[in-house]
Amino acid sequence: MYFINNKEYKCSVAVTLDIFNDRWKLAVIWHLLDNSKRFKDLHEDIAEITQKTLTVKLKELEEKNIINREVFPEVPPKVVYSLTPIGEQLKPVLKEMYKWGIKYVEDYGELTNDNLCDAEFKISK
Amino acid sequence: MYFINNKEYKCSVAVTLDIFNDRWKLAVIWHLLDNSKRFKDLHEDIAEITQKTLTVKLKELEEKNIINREVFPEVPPKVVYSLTPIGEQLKPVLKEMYKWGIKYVEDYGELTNDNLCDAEFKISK
DNA sequence: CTGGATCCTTTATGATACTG
DNA sequence: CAGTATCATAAAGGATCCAG
Repeated sequence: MYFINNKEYKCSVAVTLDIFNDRWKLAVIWHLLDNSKRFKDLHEDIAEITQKTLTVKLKELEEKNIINREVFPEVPPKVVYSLTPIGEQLKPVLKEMYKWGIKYVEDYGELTNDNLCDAEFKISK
Repeated sequence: MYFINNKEYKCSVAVTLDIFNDRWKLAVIWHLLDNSKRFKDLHEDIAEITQKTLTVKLKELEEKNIINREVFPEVPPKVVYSLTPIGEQLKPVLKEMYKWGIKYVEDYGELTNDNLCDAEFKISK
């Protein structure tokens, strides 16, 4: 039995699922795997998300100690997001998701070009 | 570039994230990892979900070829859900989520008893 | 026991405009 | 550039009742 902020979990997998039970958080992590990024860059990477939702998700991830937020006092402002150590450790999870996605597409989808994301770089090491 | 039902994905990880972007599907998979189960048993395993939502999620997973639904013509009815081959292959994903959850709790949570879920059994092999 | 049907609430996300 | 604020919508989920 686990407790996090007075919330109870029967199993550690429930902890993970509870944190990443929305549409975007893991996608954000994915795009931070290879590099720290500015807000703008993340927004370009994940074009389908709105600015507001991205802001919300980044804040949630920061509160859960999964990403760092670093502010540079410049004009115009510069804010850089990066993975914390525990955030870095999500790489195996995303690596397996990446591999599973390929298998799923092989069986039930269609491949038109090559993988366009630089996944090899992201999940290496 | 991938296509699944006329939907376009830049990366295979996006396929996986798009399928499992809700609160319950991966939890259902988790509870099917060790065994086929009846509707009732799944509902007991995941007590927080309502009957309706469980029904919806099972249907979605079946449509995506991730679980099988087998109906036994008995009275009262008996329906058994199990993982398809591609569903089985989600085990590494959940295994990594399980491991990450433990690390996260070690850093930011509290362990009161032992793991109560039979995770060892689920993710072995 | 399984799960459809209906109605309702909550939460997530989006669109748009605005600011230091 | 990196947000905030506001308003609006859609989607997910819940409660309840009912039926084969």
